[in-house]
Amino acid sequence: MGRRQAGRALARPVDAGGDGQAALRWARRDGGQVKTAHREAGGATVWDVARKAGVSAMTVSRVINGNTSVSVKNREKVMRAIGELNYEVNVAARAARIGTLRVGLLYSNPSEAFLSAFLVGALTECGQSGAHLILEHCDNLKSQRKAIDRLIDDGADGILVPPPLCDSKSALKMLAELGIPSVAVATARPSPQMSAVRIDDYEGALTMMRHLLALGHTDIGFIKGDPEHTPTQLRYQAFIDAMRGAGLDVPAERVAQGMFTYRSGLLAARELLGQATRPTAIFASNDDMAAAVIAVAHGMHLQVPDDLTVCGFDDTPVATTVWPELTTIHQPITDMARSAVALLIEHVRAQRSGHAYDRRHQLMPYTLVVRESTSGAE
Amino acid sequence: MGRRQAGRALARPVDAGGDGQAALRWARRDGGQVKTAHREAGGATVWDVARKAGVSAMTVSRVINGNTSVSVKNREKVMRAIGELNYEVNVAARAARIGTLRVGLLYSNPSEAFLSAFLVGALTECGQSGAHLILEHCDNLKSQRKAIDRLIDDGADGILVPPPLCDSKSALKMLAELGIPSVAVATARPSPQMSAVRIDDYEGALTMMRHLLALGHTDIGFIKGDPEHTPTQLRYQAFIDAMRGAGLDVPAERVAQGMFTYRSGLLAARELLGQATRPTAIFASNDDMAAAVIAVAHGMHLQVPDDLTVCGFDDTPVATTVWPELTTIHQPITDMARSAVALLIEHVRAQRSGHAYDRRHQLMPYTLVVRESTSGAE
DNA sequence: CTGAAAGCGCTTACAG
DNA sequence: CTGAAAGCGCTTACAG
Repeated sequence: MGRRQAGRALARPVDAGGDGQAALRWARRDGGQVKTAHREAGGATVWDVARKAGVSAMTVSRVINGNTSVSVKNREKVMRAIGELNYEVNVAARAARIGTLRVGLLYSNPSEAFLSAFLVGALTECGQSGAHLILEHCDNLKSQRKAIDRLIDDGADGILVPPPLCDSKSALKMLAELGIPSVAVATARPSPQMSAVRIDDYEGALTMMRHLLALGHTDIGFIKGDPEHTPTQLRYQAFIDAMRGAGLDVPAERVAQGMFTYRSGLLAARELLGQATRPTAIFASNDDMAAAVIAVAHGMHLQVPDDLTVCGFDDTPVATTVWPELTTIHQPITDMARSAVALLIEHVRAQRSGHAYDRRHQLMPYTLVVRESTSGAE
Repeated sequence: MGRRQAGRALARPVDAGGDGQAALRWARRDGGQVKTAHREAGGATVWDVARKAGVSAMTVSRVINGNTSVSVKNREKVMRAIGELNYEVNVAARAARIGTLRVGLLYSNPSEAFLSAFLVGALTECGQSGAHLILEHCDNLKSQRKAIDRLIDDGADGILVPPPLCDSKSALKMLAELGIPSVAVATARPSPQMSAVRIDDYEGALTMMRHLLALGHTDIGFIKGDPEHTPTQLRYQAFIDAMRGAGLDVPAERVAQGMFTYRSGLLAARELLGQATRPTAIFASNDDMAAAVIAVAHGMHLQVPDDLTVCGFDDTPVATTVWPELTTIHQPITDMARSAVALLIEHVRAQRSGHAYDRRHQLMPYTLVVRESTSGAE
């Protein structure tokens, strides 16, 4: 859906469809005088819509903004006119009137891959709402406070909190005390105080387990993640529940503690594969650790997946960098960021117009991505 | 420098300094009536500045926009008033008048690390100019055309071209034919047809060579990059020139061809280290390949840097992920993106006001980052 | 070189 | 439920 608004590149060909309207508008406003500088700005305005619908610009504005006090009849007339004229609200003009909406992003140390996927999504959504995205980095507890202050000082109307900050008690507490609208992204246990967008880590891990069980594996090892991160426990619980559900035992030596890092995955893999009998599959709770499992397996001259099935979680770039590529659970980070921005804007708008706003906890769909690192137990 | 404009979070404390001005303004405009909704918007306007400077708002506008036809005396008065009132232009209002500036980013497959650093920089600069960043991805030749069309259809006024697209003849040709302002980022051989922001790859590689030579290395191996990428030749040439400059020979077996990927680095390293006599240092033309060199060295039970010095180029996240961490040349991607956006906006503004615009090729400073992977030749 | 006026496209009180 | 008017803060012709 292309935007048709003022201020486009001058080199653009004239939009013949909209041009008639634009000329009409100028004629009406300027008594026939045509301003060349704006001849190409073919977008319809609220006035055009109002004229076509036979109502006032105010009513059009009310419809656009979802204001309820418009008669059904008029609302329909306006909607029809909007469709016919291909009207799109000019976000710049709106911003000039009500102030630019600023979405703050408070980030600490997510992976570069997470950050870029997140930024792409957040940016897309901000662009459509005419909101600005402002960034602030912090790396330790002390700088959290400063970063939040800077964000607010720079005019942030709401704040996005991606991992690992979304699991930081201190950061969440500060935001709650300030009372600024915030949305946590990809936390497994969202605080009731703020909105959140996440996948169901438990169901995701369960889906992966069903895949492994369906392949015929009965002796499966598991590498846990950093206990400080909220998805850790849920992914582990799903592993345990799936095994029990299949009537399978989970001996203690089949579970190793990791920290979500490659290095910790190395140690955990050596532990799991150093046993007298080896599992036929290892489920690492994230991709970095799964990649480490493959490295250790290769070091022991085990073929993946022939001698050992390996799978991860998250579907980060490392999943397709290593060989063989990892079977994993895809988290739709870009979509999650978009949703988070949408939720945040909703909240800010509600707050501005004095309405109460109920925090929302939104679940996004994950996907099982089957690649080369898993195969049937022989 | 905090922004003080309308539309900030309502929960913010009132800016006492600016508030007096704001009240004054409202009083003047509304005959004493104070609009609560905007009481907190403490920013000074062109009118405030004009009043303080004893000129018209037009003159203030002229000064802000760098218009030359303002007397030196008035310009100074205005500048002083701007300083005293802490005036900052309201980008939303400007956008409402002249149209929102849209900066398009056409990207194909940069690394996630590059993309996130780039986005952070581009976003920062766009935010300060009130410009919007719009993204479009393409992965093959055919989709390039489509992606560019979509960008233009979405109202992009100019286009940012990061690697590897900045080295794609077809993409550059399309952009040139369309005549849309564009800026290439991190290409080593910028086209005279468009502006570019880059580091000096030749000088950067030379700096790394001086570091190796200063450490006492005389037998140095080199891994070349993908011949399709423009920095490849320059980095290699610097290696050759530095060796010759130091009076050292470069036997053919000391140079291996890589493709900038980890996997190609693996092969190249095996080649270089499989010789009867080994070099004491290996300079890989990027970090991914340098990381592979370390892996191969470890596989051969060589200690890095004790038995082999290794260094890379670019300072991407892998440089600090591997162990030992890599000595490398840091490319300031975030700053480069900021500069690129600034250049693009300059170009678009010039074009809009009908001025000619000379393409600019901007050089950014690189940095030699010495970490653990290099040490003196024994 | 300088300014008064009109306008960008939208929304906010206000009055009906 | 609806509209006329004023205004967001800035810039663009136009006239001097």
